[in-house]
Amino acid sequence: MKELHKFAESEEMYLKTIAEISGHGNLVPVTSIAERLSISTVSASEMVHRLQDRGLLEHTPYKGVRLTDDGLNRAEGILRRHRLWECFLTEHLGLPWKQVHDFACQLEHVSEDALTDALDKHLGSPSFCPHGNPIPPAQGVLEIRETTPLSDLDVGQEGVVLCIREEDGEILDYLDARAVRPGRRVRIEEIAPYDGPRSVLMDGEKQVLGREVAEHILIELVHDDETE
Amino acid sequence: MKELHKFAESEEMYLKTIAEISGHGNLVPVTSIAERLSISTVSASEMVHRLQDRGLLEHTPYKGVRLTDDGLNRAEGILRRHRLWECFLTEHLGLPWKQVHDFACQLEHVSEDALTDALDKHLGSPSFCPHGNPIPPAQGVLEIRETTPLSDLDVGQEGVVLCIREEDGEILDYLDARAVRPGRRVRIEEIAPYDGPRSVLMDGEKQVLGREVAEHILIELVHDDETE
DNA sequence: AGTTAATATAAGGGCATCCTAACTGATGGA
DNA sequence: TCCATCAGTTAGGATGCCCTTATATTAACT
Repeated sequence: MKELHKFAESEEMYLKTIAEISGHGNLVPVTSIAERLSISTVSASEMVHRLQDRGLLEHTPYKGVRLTDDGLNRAEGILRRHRLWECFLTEHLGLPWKQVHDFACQLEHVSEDALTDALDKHLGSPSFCPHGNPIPPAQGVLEIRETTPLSDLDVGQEGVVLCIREEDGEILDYLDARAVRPGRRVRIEEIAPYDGPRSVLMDGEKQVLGREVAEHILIELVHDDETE
Repeated sequence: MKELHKFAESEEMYLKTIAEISGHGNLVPVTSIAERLSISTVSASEMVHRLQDRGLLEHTPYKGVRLTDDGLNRAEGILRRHRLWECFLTEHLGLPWKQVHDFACQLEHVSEDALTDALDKHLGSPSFCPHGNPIPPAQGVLEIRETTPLSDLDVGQEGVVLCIREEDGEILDYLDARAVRPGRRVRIEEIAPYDGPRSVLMDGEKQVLGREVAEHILIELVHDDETE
């Protein structure tokens, strides 16, 4: 009931997007920001300047963009809220993955600290969202896990699904329906020619996953001691 | 993660505000909308025209504004979401009234039907928000209760608190601290001169409430058969 | 080294929402 | 009945975020 304005919304989308694209500290080309947000490069460029003026990122022309500490903080705050809401929507409201992600995308811009913290407590301070992504702590740094895209595994290699990269609601819907979840054990059975679809064994169940999809499934490699 | 735009936010604030000011079907002067939203009358006037063009309300110059059926529907949807979130924030997150109200004011703009309905189910389809205001059903009409502001009661009259008018976070904070809640029984003990502060007995406990505050406490009169 | 492709900037707009200042028209009480 | 006051409109701007088109600059490959 207070201010009608919404400074933050757009800004937050940029910060979040940049944080998501840049794995950790990588330079993010302005073009890829524009692409992910479905806006023109001109607009993205403009906004990058604005964000730079506000000290949230640094832009190296022709190279890309990197979040400052401030910007990274903000971005992690957004990811934290997003993922906490995802936990809530999944566990308590029982919504399907796609809706969970879409709704969380809106809720993430709304939550002040007091709300976020109360939600966190209510959920029992979870460490991971339903898609397996780590939830940044209220303060402190997000620790980094070593992950490999499923698409990088060779025939015979095995691993455990750690998380799904969740930039895109469509893919979540698809994987939700196929019961691809964090914690499941996968083994590549076959890769079709031309880097094509993977036949995988997931907890004993056979599945076929296209390469594009496989890129979004992040794996912790399991050393297959007998074979190696 | 989809569209960056926010058509609805501002529009929704107007609709909600109009619905709140107009008890039921009363004409709402444009000035009072402007006042409540802390914007200039020019801006409010402008927006009223826009909303009229979209068929959400009708403006009678020099008289005021009335929501159309469409507009009322939209407004009730917003109130529904607001009050459902209030239930959640109170019962599950245990937040104090003021925060509950403020956060709900933001969350109300974010909830699509699927989310609202899931939330409703999760909460057990409550009929009233924590402040005692009725929650409009998903479809159908909100039934009207007969209420009297506490400020209208005379010395000796008794009633039960039905709800708190919740336009303003400050008042909620104040009443929260004084344990003024729906369901409590009140009796006016004394009214200070010049329509001043009321001394009331609330479930046996003595309280003093200013007239302004008393106007926001809505009462169901109890016929005191012995005295009357 | 030179051309091409990627990237950045400039120029000119659009839309929604807000503002102030100045003006006009309606209402209602003395 | 008339005038003060309240309500509404017009004009002229501002901001944030988006657009297209055109041009400049840099990077990268042959």
